[in-house]
Amino acid sequence: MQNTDNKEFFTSQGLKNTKSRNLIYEILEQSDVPVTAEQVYLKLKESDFKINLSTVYRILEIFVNKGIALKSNIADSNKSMFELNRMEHKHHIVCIKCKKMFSIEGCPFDEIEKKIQSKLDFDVTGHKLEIFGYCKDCKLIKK
Amino acid sequence: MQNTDNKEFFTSQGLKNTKSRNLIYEILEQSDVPVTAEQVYLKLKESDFKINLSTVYRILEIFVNKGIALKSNIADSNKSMFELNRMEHKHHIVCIKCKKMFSIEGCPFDEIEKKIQSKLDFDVTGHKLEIFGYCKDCKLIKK
DNA sequence: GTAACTGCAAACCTTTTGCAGCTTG
DNA sequence: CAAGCTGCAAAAGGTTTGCAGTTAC
Repeated sequence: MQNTDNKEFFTSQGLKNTKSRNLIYEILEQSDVPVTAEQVYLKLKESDFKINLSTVYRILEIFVNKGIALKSNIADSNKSMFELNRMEHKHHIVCIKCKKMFSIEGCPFDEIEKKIQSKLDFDVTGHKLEIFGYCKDCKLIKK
Repeated sequence: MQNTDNKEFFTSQGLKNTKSRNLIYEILEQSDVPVTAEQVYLKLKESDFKINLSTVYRILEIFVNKGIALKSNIADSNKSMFELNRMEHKHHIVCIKCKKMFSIEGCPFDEIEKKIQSKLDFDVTGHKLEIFGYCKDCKLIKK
């Protein structure tokens, strides 16, 4: 089985070009909010691609180690979430009640990072911002 | 066994004033970075206070529900971290390598929140900012 | 052909839960 | 005394791992 979609991309990272990786990469690419390993797994299953959950975890882990994806634990569940490490640099806003996430544009942090860099003698490589509250639908029925 | 340290505080929240709660509250109070349930548990053990890990979890959960503490998953481990919900509103900076956390002063977000509030019709109740990179000690030996 | 990848099942680790006994107000 | 806490042990998630078989290069 072969899929050449991202062949160069994967091999340039020292990774074999497998269908699983291509599909998982695509799923991350198509989502503009972070997803759990299980969500990825279910999406693959829906599209009738047979895969094991532990393979999903392994691929996501590789993506994270290679810097292709980012891992986080937004929303304070006990699940990890994964998203593509996009250059455009997105942040998210999470509804406390329904846990839906929305992406927000813009990031006012670049200059603040520089300040911290010099002040703390800390080599800043990135940041993560999560804003939370109640979304349009949930704000009426908070409890 | 009794300890009146925070008696009024607890009873005003509808909570019984127990030694465990007082001690856990103190531990959170004395730490300026988030801690795991296990760290709290070990600290109590060190000081020869016998307690069960599940009790620690239960107390921390109550604190979170009452708004006394905040739960997060900074540093992308699979462990939850807890910190006091201080009014001063602190953020943290985490070293990717040694995972040490430092607290940083100030938060430039209040006005940005307002913008989002009106733009997305989202009722913002708070935010969490994590900045990461390499600390002074680790920046020399990154890998 | 070989190194890398995957499936499966079991192990692991963190967190939660049921229940019985104990404490606080 | 009653309601609320706690300890203990067991269960319940989520994630990782060992191993054997398969695939990409």
